[in-house]
Amino acid sequence: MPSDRARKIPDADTITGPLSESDGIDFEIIEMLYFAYRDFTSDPDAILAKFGFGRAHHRVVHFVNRQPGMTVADLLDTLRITKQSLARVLKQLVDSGYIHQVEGPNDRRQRRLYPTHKGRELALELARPQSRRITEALRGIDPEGQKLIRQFLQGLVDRD
Amino acid sequence: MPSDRARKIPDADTITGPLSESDGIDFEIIEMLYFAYRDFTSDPDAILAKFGFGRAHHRVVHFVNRQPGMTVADLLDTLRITKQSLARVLKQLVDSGYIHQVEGPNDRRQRRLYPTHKGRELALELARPQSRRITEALRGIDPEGQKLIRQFLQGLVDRD
DNA sequence: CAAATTATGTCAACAAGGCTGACATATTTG
DNA sequence: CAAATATGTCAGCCTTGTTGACATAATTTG
Repeated sequence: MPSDRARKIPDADTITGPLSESDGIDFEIIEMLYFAYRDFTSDPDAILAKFGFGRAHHRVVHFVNRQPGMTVADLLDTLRITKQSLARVLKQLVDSGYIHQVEGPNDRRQRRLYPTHKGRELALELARPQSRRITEALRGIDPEGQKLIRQFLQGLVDRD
Repeated sequence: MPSDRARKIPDADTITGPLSESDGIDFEIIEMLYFAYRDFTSDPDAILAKFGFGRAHHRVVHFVNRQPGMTVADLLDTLRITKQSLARVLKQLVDSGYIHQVEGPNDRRQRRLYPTHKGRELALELARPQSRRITEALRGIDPEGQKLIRQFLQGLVDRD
């Protein structure tokens, strides 16, 4: 049975006016970032599902491909997740042959991470639809404008 | 004990070259979107934690404030999550007095959702740091450039 | 009006992927 | 040698997503 919490009529504490730009906040961009990111990740999500992987695997595969030889510590810094969260997905990727681990050349405690061919291909397959989407979104925007977009995105990132 | 899966030396299936723009894919923007979104959500996440809420609550509070009187079905369409996922967080928000439910004026099956004063203030508190971050990132970008940025973000969204 | 549809709620169960804290091992460093 | 470092691992918890089934009240339709 439907909840009995619904009032017949708004009471004094019920606000009916929409929150809008007039409150001095750029809700439009806030929402666009939400929708953009939601859809931007939807294509890879669909591909990953076929492999039995999730978004967390995507991130690992992506960064290992971008910087082969990175250590586990590097990856933890980049992703800002805990060792335990990383270990779970990393182990699956290693076990299923997407990522190789190699002893550090100078420091044998390290596990340098490298993609295998399979891992490289997966990274590319995941990046392709995202790249297509970006190309579409940049259509008709000249290099100057693209520079501004990069500047804006970079500006959203915390600077350490 | 460290995994015994690490090889001493890269084998034939170990790829050592980085995946880069030369592969015809704009990895730079792909990564910037990831980092931007990660940090963009970090401020509200910290605030929500103080209330015992999570990112899912944020979304509900946000959209109900943006469009007071929306129905549960509207919200499901907007968030693209299941009824069950929504029900959990919505119930918590109603129970703790951030959102009111009002019977639909024409259709009494509906539960129209409205923020309370508390709910409005929470939405504003969460939006403020995000707005600040956007303003920072837009610093020095003229209205023309800002239009391009909106156009780009909109272009990333699926069109139905 | 009876039947079908709609809007919503709810229950049980499951999975991914975050988290914490503690502890183990091998290796390097001071 | 002792301390610090890089990594792995165990147990357990939380949030937030999922599915599928079913219940109720209200509205719409034939």
